[in-house]
Amino acid sequence: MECQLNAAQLGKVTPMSDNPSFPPPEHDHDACVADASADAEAICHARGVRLTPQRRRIFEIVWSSHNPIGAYEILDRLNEDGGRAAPMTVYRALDFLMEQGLVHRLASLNAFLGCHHPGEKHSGQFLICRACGRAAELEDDRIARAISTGAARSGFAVEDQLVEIEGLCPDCQ
Amino acid sequence: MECQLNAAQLGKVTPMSDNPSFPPPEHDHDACVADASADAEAICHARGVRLTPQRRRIFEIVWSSHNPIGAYEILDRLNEDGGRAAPMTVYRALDFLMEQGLVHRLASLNAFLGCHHPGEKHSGQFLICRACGRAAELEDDRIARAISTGAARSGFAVEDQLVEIEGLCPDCQ
DNA sequence: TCAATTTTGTTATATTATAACGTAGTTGTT
DNA sequence: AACAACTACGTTATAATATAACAAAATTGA
Repeated sequence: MECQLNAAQLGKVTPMSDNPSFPPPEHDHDACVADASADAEAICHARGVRLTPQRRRIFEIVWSSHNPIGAYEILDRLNEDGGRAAPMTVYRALDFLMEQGLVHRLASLNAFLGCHHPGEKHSGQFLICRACGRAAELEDDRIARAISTGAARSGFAVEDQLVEIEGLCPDCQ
Repeated sequence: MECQLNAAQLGKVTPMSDNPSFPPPEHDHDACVADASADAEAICHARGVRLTPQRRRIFEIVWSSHNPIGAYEILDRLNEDGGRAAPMTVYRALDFLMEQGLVHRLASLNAFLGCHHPGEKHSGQFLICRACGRAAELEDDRIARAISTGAARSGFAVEDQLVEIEGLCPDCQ
């Protein structure tokens, strides 16, 4: 289970390295998505918000693609078996999932990515490989602090940090 | 000259603070844009690339708005006096200006901003005020280094950093 | 059960960006 | 000057991303 969520609150132990990594191509994809989905379920239940079947479905579509995925590609997958959902459906679900911190949006790609540390507070820093298109979520306090400090030096009150780093992942170098 | 470009290569001395700041509302706007335009001219000439009248015009429109400005708003300004330019015209000019490092694109806003340190190498970190909409360009090596270091820790080879910080500028707090 | 709230469906449209192809201007060479 | 090569621009069409507005259905709470 290479890519599962932090599942501390579910009583599971995740042996995932502290060092965030790109999902290896050969991991058990279905189990990985199922885990993420179960975690999301638990988080939403704990918060008293509703992870409806549709929202859950869209969450799973996002997670099924370990790469960032566009809204209209989500829509296509959603409609693969004859559905007729409209873009609004996807964007609404994504809004919910982002509010709950279950999914991130990558502004530089206009694409969405399942969050690997839901529940925790984090500003989200992303490594995006321009060769294979995969993205990894970083959670580096040193970066976040450098930004806070740098902004404070200009008298700026930070509310949100967007950090997207483009380059080559280890496998593509 | 509160907001002029770094103009070292033009033999001028810029007394701008090391601490980047938001353009004060009461500065001499026209002179500021004229300075930026002259700097751009000189930079392009030195590089042997062509800052055509149209590109220059669009550069000046971007600079005239000290706020990030959208492509279609640029287009409207361009056509204010009866012109019939198409979106392509704007996007092409912006592509050129970005290649030359004279203009930046803010991915979180789909908007463009005149660069305050053209000619120099910089990755561009932006402070974006959610209240007044102004943006300031930061050039903080500590942030850039924290990102490079953090990414390297994951074996990632950084090629480009995108840092956009949302919050409140000093005047809006 | 009823009213209030939330979620979803549906249609239309806004916003941002690029493709493709032809024309015109510029540059460099003979 | 004449020509070819290249660069920039004009023009039309369309792709890609995202939201507005309002009606219907489901869920929740009293």
